[in-house]
Amino acid sequence: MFRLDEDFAPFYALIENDAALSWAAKGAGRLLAAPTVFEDVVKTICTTNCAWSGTVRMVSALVNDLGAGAFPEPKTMAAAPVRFYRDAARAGYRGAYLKALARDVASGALDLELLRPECGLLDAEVEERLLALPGVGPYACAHIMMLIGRYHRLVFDSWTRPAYLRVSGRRRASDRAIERSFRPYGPFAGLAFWLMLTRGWVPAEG
DNA sequence: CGTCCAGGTCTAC
DNA sequence: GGTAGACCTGGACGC
Repeated sequence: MFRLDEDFAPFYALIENDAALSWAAKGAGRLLAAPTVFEDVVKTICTTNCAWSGTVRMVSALVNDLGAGAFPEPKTMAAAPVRFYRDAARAGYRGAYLKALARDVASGALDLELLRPECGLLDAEVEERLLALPGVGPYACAHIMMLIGRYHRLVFDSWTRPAYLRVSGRRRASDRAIERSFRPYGPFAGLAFWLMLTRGWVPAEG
């Protein structure tokens, strides 16, 4: 779940002399992902257009009511009635997205695990496939790709935008402008962006 | 009680 | 390709 098999040396080499990111070269950058891409996609859809309390409510219902304490299998989510998504998870319009996604994964029509970097697909192709999923837009796509170890895209949402203004000291900054400023980080642009925003989460060295 | 919006996305121009 | 409106839900906020 921390992708410990992944070699971060290329990223650390890129930032070792970077004024804003060299601190991270001592071992930062691993994101906690779910065991399956399916789970990451479901959870990410549950973060869209709602407060964090809503995300907790939806995912808790999936785990407690359908998975008996663990994240449910696609076939279990597919078999859950519409009223579960409406009345228990209170997922609103996301309910139909989640049930259809689970159905397609359970049937084998959709293989999300194939999107992992070790399976060889190009970032652009993975991005295209993720954006094709109902409920997955630019934010969710970038977020899911980060979690599976594809760090090119920057995650823009109502938390990262103001967080960037605070860190950068700018008054305004369009998404395009921010993307441009992170272009030097190439395939690690999204990870560099995330680390700059979350630097305060890492305890300062004594 | 009505409005706004939170770790957005989809559709229709 | 860029942008209003609608969309489930519920907590915060103003009145």
